[in-house]
Amino acid sequence: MLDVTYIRNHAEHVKEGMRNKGEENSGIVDQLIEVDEEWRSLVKKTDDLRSESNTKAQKIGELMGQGKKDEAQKIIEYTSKLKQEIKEKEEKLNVLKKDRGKLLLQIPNVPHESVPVGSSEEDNEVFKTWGTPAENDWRIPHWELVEEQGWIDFERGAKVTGAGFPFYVGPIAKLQRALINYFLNKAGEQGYTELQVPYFINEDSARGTGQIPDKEDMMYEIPRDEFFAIPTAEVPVTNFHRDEILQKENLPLKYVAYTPCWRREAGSYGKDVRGLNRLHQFDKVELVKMVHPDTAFDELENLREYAESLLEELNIPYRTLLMCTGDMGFTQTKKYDLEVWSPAQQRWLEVSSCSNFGSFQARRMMLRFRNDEGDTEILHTLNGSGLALPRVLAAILEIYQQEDSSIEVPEVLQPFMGTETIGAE
RNA sequence: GGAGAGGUGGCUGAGUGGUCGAAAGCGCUCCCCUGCUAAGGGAGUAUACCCCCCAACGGGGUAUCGAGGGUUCGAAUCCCUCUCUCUCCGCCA
Repeated sequence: MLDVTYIRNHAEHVKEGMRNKGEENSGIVDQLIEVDEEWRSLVKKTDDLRSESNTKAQKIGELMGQGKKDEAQKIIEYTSKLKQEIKEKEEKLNVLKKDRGKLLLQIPNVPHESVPVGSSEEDNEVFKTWGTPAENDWRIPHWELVEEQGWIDFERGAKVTGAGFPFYVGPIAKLQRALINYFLNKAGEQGYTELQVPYFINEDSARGTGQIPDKEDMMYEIPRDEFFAIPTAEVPVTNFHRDEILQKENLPLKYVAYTPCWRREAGSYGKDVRGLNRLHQFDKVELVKMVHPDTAFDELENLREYAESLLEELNIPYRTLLMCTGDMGFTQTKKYDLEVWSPAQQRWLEVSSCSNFGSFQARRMMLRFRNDEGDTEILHTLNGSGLALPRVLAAILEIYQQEDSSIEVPEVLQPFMGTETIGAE
């Protein structure tokens, strides 16, 4: 969420940001300011009354101690009335506070000035293209290949759990493990601390990173224990330091975690979600940074370059998009997407998303650091996939496909695989 | 799942209804003295929010002793609910 004081002082800017993100109802900014004002004035009144009541209660204590019961009794009568008044004010205060909080959670992060204004994916800017996207020649789509070779079993996955929960079999299971190891090792070399994290999170954590109240439909719920299955490692990792005050010397904090991710993907169907294009459970290596506010945008470029380097080492053609205001999401202030080329589908597939959230997530989480003045200050958070597995796998299955339906193992993965090809007879 | 014990500031640890946001010690910061090592003295040292000008400095106030609610003029202290930790039993990779 944004800082209320900031919203108060930059109302027009916040509203413009909302409109640019495609949020029509920017009137909630005015609503918020109104409710906030009312709340603040009532806080003042209530605190004053409490102050008076506290002073009087102390006085009563003194009088009681001196045995002046009659005098004390008089004050007690007065403070009893005060108490009633305070209670009324407190009830009103609670309502206002709740309203204020609700409104605050509905206001999205403001896009950075460097972000192109636009309403849909068509307005995203191609920031960079690397490699040459291959023609659709003799290659067959990855889903046909894996079925032919028995490498991924979608049907048995559907039997055991449901659509979008595939089994990976034999060499492809191993290839995924190789990718995970490769990604984790690379991140480790870059100074990211590896974490193994809980796969279920509670409601506070979901709110901290912004899955609630905006996107709860994306998550699987475990109602009996009031958990959500993580839609991305971003949630547990970013919440790792929730409600903490970090030392400035320790910034930036950089974490990497491999986890499965679960997403309901309600409403998705059709040819675009065939094969590995979209799954309910998939593997991902996620990078999270907690940084000093001054360095956040540099850290974003750095994060993007790192994710790009992974694809370059895998020798997979990709392009980087700078997401426009309308396509970037509620919590981000700036976001890049990395997309790999699927030759058989002749389309781009998103494999990474690198975002700067500014203080938006950190404020919800009360994630702070102590600055040079010794004051607490909200720090900034970023995250990026490094990388999401299934679509990278899909790209490998198509790009590294040989005419005999075998797969050449990308060079950087060979040490993990112990072989140069998969499926060759 | 059952039984019991317990959650106090950066840490240790006092405090069982009144001047307690909280003793003391440790740690940390600054100052003074001393001046090899060591030691001594003083001051400061939680977080959030509100107000004083939506700035800085400074000042004032409120809330917070695991969380929420209740009793009371007054709660760290009493009552209820929840939560977490520890011990024992049960179950189990």
